[in-house]
Amino acid sequence: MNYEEAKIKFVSTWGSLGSLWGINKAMAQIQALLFISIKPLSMEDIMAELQISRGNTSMNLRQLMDWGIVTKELIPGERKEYFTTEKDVQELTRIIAKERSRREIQPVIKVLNELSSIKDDGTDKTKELIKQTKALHDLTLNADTMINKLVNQKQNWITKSLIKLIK
Amino acid sequence: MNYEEAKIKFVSTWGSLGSLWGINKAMAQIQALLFISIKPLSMEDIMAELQISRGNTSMNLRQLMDWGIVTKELIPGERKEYFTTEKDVQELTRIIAKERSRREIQPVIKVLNELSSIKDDGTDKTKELIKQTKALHDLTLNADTMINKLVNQKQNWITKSLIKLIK
DNA sequence: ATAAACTTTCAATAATTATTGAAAGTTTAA
DNA sequence: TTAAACTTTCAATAATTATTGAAAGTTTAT
Repeated sequence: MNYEEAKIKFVSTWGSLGSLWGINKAMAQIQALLFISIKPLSMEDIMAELQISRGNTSMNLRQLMDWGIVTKELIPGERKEYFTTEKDVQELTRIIAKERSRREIQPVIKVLNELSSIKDDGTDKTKELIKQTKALHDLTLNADTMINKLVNQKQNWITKSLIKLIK
Repeated sequence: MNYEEAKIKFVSTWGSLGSLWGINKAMAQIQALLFISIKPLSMEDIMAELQISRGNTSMNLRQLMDWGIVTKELIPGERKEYFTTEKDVQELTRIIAKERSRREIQPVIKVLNELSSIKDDGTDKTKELIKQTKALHDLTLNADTMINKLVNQKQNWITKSLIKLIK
């Protein structure tokens, strides 16, 4: 397999994977492209490589910046904006985990909290709803705590401990 | 908040959450409904509660059974089929983690392996692609190992150790 | 102040994904 | 074996989500 083939495969795989876990295809492909690029890319570069429109590129770059995965790079003397992505997979994992906690886990915790105000009327079905809501609440809180600890631990000692623990 | 309100909120929240991580809305809602039900439900029950068609209900129940989250329950004397879901959140987590590893992580590992056959032509861009592919490969393997260890450990000592470790 | 170089926005459209409902299929009881 | 009770399948349709492209917006150089 030569470079071009491998690049296309890498980018498209990352793209379809991304859409699987809630990031759209173009967004994931842009990130993939930047991830294996040895220099910052301009909007033109990205449009040309991925064969997508200017609007699409602009919007998805913005989203990637919102996630904190991609940053603008200003090259002196150049008018165009250039973009790079976080290159360290560990750091990338941390950023993604943090954002997903914020965007997905937090809202669930919020709703589960709201549900705790259900009035216990003594019926079995209400008891079951309360019980299961509570079980889910505990689980979600634990998961979130784990993610946050991981995320706030730059040195990543947890991962190391984990791997040792697990092997 | 009374029982009906809470039930609706629980089911619809679970539904939208589900769609966020790659399970469709109806599928997630059916699971949610079963999760808080004190007795097995028939297709009719589910259709009525969620206001969805017979076809939709049938297909999504099948998917839930494929995932191993929902099981058929035959009630003696009854012609209809009844359904229940795994009620223990820990066990539910294990099943979901396992399936997601199989469906999502394994295919990525496969592609990353294929990419390892790229020919190193000595250029910087090829070196970068190789390096980043390898980094991702290692990360993915580690993540998958963690998930599998978790999953094969019914007693769930890992979670307990983790929580201790993390606190 | 003007124009060139560039980016963003957003209504229209395309692509994808979910849902319906009725016909076909299956199982059970008599 | 027949018919009633039930489930599955799948082509048609609806709903959602992504993408385009051109107009509007912004920045920089002169």
